[in-house]
Amino acid sequence: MAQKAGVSVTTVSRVINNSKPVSSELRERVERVIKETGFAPSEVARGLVHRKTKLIGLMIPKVANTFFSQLIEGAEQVAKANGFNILLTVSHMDMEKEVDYLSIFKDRQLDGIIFSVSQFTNLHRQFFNEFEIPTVFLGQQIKETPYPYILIDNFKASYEATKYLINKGHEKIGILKGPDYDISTGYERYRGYQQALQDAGLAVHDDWVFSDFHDINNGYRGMKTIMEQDELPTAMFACSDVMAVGAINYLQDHGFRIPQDMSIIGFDDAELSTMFRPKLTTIRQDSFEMGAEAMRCLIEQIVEKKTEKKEIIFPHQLIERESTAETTNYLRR
Amino acid sequence: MAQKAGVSVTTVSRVINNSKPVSSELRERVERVIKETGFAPSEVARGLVHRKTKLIGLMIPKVANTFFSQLIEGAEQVAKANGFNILLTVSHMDMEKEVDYLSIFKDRQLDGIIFSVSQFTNLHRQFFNEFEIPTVFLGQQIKETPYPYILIDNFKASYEATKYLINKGHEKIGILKGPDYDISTGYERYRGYQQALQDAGLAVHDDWVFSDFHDINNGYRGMKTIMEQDELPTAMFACSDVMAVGAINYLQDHGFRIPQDMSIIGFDDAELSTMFRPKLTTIRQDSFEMGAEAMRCLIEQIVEKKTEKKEIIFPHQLIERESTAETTNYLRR
DNA sequence: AATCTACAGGAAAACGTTTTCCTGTTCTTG
DNA sequence: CAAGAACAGGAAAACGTTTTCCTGTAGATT
Repeated sequence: MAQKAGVSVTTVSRVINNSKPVSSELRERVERVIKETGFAPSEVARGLVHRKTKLIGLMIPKVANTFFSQLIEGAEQVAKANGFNILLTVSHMDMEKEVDYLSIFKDRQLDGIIFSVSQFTNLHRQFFNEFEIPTVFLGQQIKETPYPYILIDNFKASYEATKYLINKGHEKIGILKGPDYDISTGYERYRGYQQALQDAGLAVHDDWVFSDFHDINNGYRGMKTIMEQDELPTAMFACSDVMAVGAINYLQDHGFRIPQDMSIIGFDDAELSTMFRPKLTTIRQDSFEMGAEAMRCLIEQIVEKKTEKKEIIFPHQLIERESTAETTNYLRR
Repeated sequence: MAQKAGVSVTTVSRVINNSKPVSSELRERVERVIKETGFAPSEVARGLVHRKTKLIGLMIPKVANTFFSQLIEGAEQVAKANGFNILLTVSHMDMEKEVDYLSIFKDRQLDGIIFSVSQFTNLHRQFFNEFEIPTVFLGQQIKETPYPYILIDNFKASYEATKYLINKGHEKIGILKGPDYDISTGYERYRGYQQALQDAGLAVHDDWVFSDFHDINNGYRGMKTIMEQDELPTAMFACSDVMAVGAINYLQDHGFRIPQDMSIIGFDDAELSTMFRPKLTTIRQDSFEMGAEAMRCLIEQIVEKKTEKKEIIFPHQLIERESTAETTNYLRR
């Protein structure tokens, strides 16, 4: 390249980066050769000298899930706009894989990490203790690192969801939640539910609590388990829309009408919430924007070269649609 | 690192890569220091000397879409198993963005590309003419490059879907299709539909043909447009499940029953096909496995260092569920 | 005992850039 | 007119590895 233009590599670098004035004659020679050969500098060589890769590691538990797939799109858009690209990894809730990927991120010298941790284990702790890399945590309140995290107030949102059902006259309210170690969609959402019941003077009925990964089949199974009890709830708080949909499927398959026979409120406002019938009453969180904001926050850390602990609490919103109604207290409840 | 162990960098490299025998004494010294410091060689420096990045560029039009999000998971899994990582980009069907990303892929010296092209333009052509990089095309029959492509037989699948409706007694069959320039989900699927009608001696009724991007709102809109005609179809072939769901939503919102008043067959077998009610009759394609296979095929190209033109035609499968029925010819049809 | 062979390990080149430092020319300025 | 300033451009170092090539020592072979 430099040879073809009859100049030094230095000069080539200068015209490409505009880092120092170059006479118009040489500049033109170089530019012509660039046009002709389609030359473009190697990003990896650049990366080596700058110790920057312009790559962001994005680690999430699953992509085939509206929440995460929209989040990815948000993150990608902001990354692209700032000259970054995304290295995507899927952890499938597997802690070992997570730590494994973390060290891949390190070896590849990624400029930053957006990380939806499933559970912050000692290995995670160790990694972040030994190694400094701009990070934003997603969906969980990770307090033990100097890095920001971004999430909605799951406790409050769940409190509101439950309260909403209570206000509709329901006193027997079950919950379909994530696994306990999943702080956000398991523990925190359960806490909100529990608190709302307690504040209303209602008891938590353990038979109406079902925990498992958020997927449609578990929603179905969970609802089945609960409907096989002697005493039945009149409303359910499903901690994700997929759970809600699975539950509704079970109920409809067994002759129950929603919301007349059972009120169900979901969580996420996934695309399917509106296309599903009945349309889901749900708690909306803007996953696209959360991905975008996480990326902004990360890039800020990277360019400013300093990280400050920030809690970014995103707003949520209860959206009333068709899957919930006033209690009618019928059946054998 | 080398200093701390009192050896040369050469030796460090040798123990890490086992590339040449090292005396047990030095080996131990080096290994100890590695343990202590958590040293790991820089992948970017390695990339520079090997001219390999172990990175695969994956470009798709959208991630918040079951087909693609599952495909990503399949691809990621195979990549991971072979020591590759994925650089993910989202093109949003924007040709300029696509070409832009292609040159980013080139500059970053990615080892290969998995590419779901929206439309193969001259700029695409130019890129692949000027630059050699192992590639696998997804979802479209790109014949003009030496690289493999992987897809289902959209013509045949659509023929079968339409034939299925015809066999149910339907003679008035509409279609909700992708845009024309989208060869697979627009053009090819339309061709299959048309051919099936023709072979059955039925005419294509232009008023029952609706084209637009595959999303739920367009399904709704498309169905609306068609239902506002004087003469109405008794069955619809929706070229994607999201279109089908949108269409059904429209119909149900206006008092039609599925499948009694209108049969609808979808395409994709997205997760929502079974959780939606009525459960969607649809054409199934295994997107996870297509992603996985695309990645296998790409990695093969990369390690064997030769590419041969291959057509990988994935099987599809008509799955009969609840959204289709024998024609009943009622209403004013 | 002298040469040859094996072999461990280091020095240096290479990968493709950016950046620092230096050189030589031209232009100012007193 | 000489000395300094301004400036364009190149040489070389640096980034962190791998790999090639060389060296020195110890053991084997005549």
